[in-house]
Amino acid sequence: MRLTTKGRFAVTAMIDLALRQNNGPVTLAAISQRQQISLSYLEQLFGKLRRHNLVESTRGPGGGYTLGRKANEISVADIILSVDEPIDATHCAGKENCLGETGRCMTHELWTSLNQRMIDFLNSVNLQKLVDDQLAKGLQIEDKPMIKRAITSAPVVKPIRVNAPNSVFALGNTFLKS
Amino acid sequence: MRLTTKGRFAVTAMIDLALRQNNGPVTLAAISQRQQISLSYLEQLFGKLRRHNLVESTRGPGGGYTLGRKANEISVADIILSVDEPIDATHCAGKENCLGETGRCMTHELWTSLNQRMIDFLNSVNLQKLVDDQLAKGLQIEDKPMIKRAITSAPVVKPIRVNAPNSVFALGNTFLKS
DNA sequence: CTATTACCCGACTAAATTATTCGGCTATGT
DNA sequence: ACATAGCCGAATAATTTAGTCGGGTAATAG
Repeated sequence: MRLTTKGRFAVTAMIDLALRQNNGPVTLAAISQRQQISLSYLEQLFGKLRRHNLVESTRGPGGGYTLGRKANEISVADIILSVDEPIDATHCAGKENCLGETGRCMTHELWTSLNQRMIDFLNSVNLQKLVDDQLAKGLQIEDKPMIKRAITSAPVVKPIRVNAPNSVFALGNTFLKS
Repeated sequence: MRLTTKGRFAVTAMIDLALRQNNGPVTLAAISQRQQISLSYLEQLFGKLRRHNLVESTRGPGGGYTLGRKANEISVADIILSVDEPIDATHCAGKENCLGETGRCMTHELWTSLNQRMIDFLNSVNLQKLVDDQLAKGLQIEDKPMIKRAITSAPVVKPIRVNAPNSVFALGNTFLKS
């Protein structure tokens, strides 16, 4: 398990999606504008999410993405693991022969267990909970009137490169001052 | 908070250090050999750990590093936050004006709270616990006889670039199959 | 049927991060 | 003095992240 901005983007997008499940499929273009994430990047992420059955796609006009299963059955861990494609492992990747002089590479057991605890935790937080949090905070959802759109009205807010210095969960150390 | 191999290296090194506190200062060269981490990289990491008072250094022959405080007073979060120097934040970095069309950038509150939970968790795991785990697993520590070293005996196992595909906590998805 | 919508996909790129190397300098114990 | 071992900064390669581009294909609306 790895926690980076990538995973955060995915979770953010999934929340945006979950918040609007009622009005039918949600388009990536809309998520892109609302969350300021580049469209093509979203496409890449949703490609993975779809392959992991977390979302389903509907093509053509009026199409978009819908949740692959109920929001309370999708955990944060599901999302992050989908886009991060972890694959490998403990530094001493795979091969057990990583014995230094100590009792062979400590990392094996150590990180698998710590990793497991992380996953357990992130598995305990599901999309529905996050959605409820947002709603509780008084988030207003424009009931997307499905208007055929007055073309000139949308200023096309080109997702400004905020040049995000890869920093997921990257607030943090203020909390430790205590 | 971000979880990457970088933080994992730091934690691994700190465990190695904690395991050998009795025999006086531990040298980075020794950690480098045992844990297969490049010396200069360790120097960078320990520079940060020292600035955060997690370790103390002793220079000159017989020198090395010692823990800055007791092992049970150093949490995994302390270590990771020390080397990751998070600095910033919520995509819409700092400026509150990131209001899309929705109720301004959801990420703010969302990630601060999820982040906080992560930190709480990693704060609950301290070095001593990890050391005990290792010892419980029957790890043998060579009682570093402080020999002046038979120079030719050490084969100088040049830390082979295992080309770690940045993957902290990167086992993971096998666990989700359930 | 044809145009538009919106998903799909692969390759290419820029920027950032990660990991390592190099070179020199400083403190300290023998 | 001399070897040890921390300190430090700059340069570098590999990888990952984030975004762009250019083309597809399915489905719908007209």
